[in-house]
Amino acid sequence: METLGIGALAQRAGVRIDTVRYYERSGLLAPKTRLQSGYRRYGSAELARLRFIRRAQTLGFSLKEIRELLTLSKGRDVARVKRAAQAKLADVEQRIAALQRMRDGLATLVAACPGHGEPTDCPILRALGGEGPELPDLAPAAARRPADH
Amino acid sequence: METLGIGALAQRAGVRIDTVRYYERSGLLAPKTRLQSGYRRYGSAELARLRFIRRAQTLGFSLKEIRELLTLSKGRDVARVKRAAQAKLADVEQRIAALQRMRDGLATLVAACPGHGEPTDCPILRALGGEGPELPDLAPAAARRPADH
DNA sequence: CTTGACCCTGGACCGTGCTCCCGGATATAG
DNA sequence: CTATATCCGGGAGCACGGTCCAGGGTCAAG
Repeated sequence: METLGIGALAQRAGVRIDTVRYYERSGLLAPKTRLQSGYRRYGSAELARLRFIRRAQTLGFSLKEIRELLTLSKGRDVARVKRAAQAKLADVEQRIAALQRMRDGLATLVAACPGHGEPTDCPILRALGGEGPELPDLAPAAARRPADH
Repeated sequence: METLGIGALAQRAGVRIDTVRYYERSGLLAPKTRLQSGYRRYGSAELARLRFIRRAQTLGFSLKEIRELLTLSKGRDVARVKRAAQAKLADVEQRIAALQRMRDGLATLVAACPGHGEPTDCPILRALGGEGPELPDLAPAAARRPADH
């Protein structure tokens, strides 16, 4: 079976060589074997694992979380893996909701700004400047406390 | 009018004093005035601004982006300000779309995982793990010993 | 055997966003 | 006036996720 050097592995996964070594230092990815010379040799399992790491990253997992995920898989505890993914899902959904509130605030501001005239007539400036009457609030409701002001 | 010291400001915004000074160093938040002694004094506008910074951060904006957002309020060109706000709006919408893709990927995975059984039956590990016929050994790097030759 | 591409380790460095500590000055309550 | 809480500037340190040398050693083709 064909094995890959670190450069070929990195290239196939779309990462830099240093990143592969960094992941190894971080306990995420070990070479299948080493040559007598010390050269790392990787197989398809390692390539798959590296791609897993990258995909998990794009799904919002930190390297630490990915390491936990990979460790869980070794423990064959599917339930825990699923719970970790569910927790991340809930987290992502919260962030989406918060961003949607921000988007609505920005959209309202943009719609209310004439795009010309005096700065005092621009609700964007007034809202960001923190002065004057509060126009559409860029803050999500979740960030407001009863004890405010 | 009541002004706040740096400690009171920080406490009301839920940040550390050092963070306030860090934001000042970063060009994000200047005190309204200073006492002759050099003590910073803040008003409600600064508190609002600090809270805005924090909220924007929780929405995934970097301090650099927040600085750009806030710099809008210093401009006098209303048209330019509006365009910048529109660009931010488009950015927020892109973030939302990216997070939604993340969510969809996670949701699909979570839904398809039985939550029990063999790791080979867990799509979170298998589908993301690559297209290999078998689940690669996901053992952490530190646990693996070359051991051969 | 030589050449050039590749790989090795170890460590420095980067940007981001804080957080802490220091020695000294200042504010404020009793 | 004193005690003590707060503040000052400057600088160090930290965690993350890399990225980039330096000063070698190794591999494969010609």
